[in-house]
Amino acid sequence: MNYDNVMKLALERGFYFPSCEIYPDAQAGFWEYGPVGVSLKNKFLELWRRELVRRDRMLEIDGSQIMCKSVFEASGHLASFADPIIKCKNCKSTFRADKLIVELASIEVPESAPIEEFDKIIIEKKIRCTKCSGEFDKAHKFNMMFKVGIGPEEEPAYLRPETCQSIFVDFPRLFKTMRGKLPLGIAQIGKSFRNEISPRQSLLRLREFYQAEIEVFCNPKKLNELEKFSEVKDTVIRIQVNDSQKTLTCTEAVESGVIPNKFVAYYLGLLSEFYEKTGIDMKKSRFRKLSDKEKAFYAEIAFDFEVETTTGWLELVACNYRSGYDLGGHSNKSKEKFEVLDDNEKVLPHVFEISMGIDRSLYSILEHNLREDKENDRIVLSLKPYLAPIHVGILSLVKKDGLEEKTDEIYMKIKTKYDAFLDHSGAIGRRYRRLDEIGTPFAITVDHQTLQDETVTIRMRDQMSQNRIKISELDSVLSKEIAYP
RNA sequence: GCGGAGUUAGUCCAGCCUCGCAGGACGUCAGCUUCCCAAGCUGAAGGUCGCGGGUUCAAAUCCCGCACUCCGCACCA
Repeated sequence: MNYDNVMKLALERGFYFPSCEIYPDAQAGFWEYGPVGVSLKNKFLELWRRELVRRDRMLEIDGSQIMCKSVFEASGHLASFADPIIKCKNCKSTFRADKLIVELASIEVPESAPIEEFDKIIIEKKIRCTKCSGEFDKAHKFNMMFKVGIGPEEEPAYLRPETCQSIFVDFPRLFKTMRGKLPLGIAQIGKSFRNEISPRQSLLRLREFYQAEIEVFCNPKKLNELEKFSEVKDTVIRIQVNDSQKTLTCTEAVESGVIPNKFVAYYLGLLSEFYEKTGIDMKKSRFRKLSDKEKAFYAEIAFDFEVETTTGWLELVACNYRSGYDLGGHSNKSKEKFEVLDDNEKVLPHVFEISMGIDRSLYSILEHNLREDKENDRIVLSLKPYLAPIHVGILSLVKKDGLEEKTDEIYMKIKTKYDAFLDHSGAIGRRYRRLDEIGTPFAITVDHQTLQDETVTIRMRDQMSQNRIKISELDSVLSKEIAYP
């Protein structure tokens, strides 16, 4: 199924929809999750916690979304998270000043250079608009961070453009108070904000979005000393380097040099195991090693985890070896000590980051699991049972003869333990199909036999088959079926 | 931001050229019927026709501006 099918499902069934849509001045790039979407998101995040945070004994924090100016001076975002932009006076087309200068004058100007530098070269080299040959206006910087004014004096602060800055600035306290030992993973789920020039395609490019980030702090001398690497040594990962696609175990990837060390390989292995369990089609996924030009300004080694969708390859996770860039930057700026003891030696930890886009991941899960069952004339969302927004539908075959009351009774018993949905109205087939469409794996139906022998039918979403089970066994059957892997 | 195409009920769309009662299908809700897979019948709810202005006796329809969406370009640390 394609983007449009997912979009239709999202709007009709309450997965997600545009923010502030009743007002004409609603800005693009802001979306809301409806009830079904929130339930899916919560379950996805619980899986993330199980497979990464708890498995690797990471610490999870929840930091502020608004952070002071110093944070972004130290992180480099104020200088580097901005593009030098020039605009044609005639046709109003905008260009990246640095890219245009490289293209037309073959002069490399760093994008963080003073803004007058760009104007100077444009005048000297007589650079004109490539579309209409018009003259350019003065260059200006477009910073992708949202600025906010704090208090009556409107002291400048910023909405964080990535959640991880909280983790870096909190690192000294966390390491001391949480009895930290390298390697130490610190995780966070939260919102980040980027003033995208042209947000597009609903959840795929947002101005306000969720990230689930993990920063692993490590001793750079010990990137190949990692006992727990054995847990993933046979885990298969798909990886693309310089346009050639390879499918290797983590061990093979390290030995062949495709991945530089066991440390990075371990986390790529964990991530791969995690996504396998989300129901994303791993045959349509890859880790892609980024070239020097594609990497972010702070990254030394970078792999993107990408998934193929009907809109093209989509980056879901950025895995960056950020070296000592972040802690070094904050240490210099704040004068706080970031070195820690490892084997009685003081080290400034290096950082490996696993920065996951939650919204894009949820979209990919929906697209990869939505299918049209033509034979039975239905749309089915074949989610893993543990990710299903509604675990189980509780239905009465008909309302009369006391079946409605009996059905209510069963619903009352399980509604606090499971995400259950009670439905009495309309044809039974229609009710099954509605549940199929939002990915509900099971439907319990109360029929006339229930009143005689205390049994109900349980219907499986994917096969449309039914078994009869005792009401007394319902809880144990359901809890087994919807358990996380 | 540029170019093109769009915006009408929850969803998809007709109506626009040539101003003249706000429509259809699906979905939703209620009732009847059937009683295990979107059947049928009856009824109902749901719209500032993207927003603002103009022209006109009269604007979803013509004109202007803006916003948003999609496609392409550019952008995406």
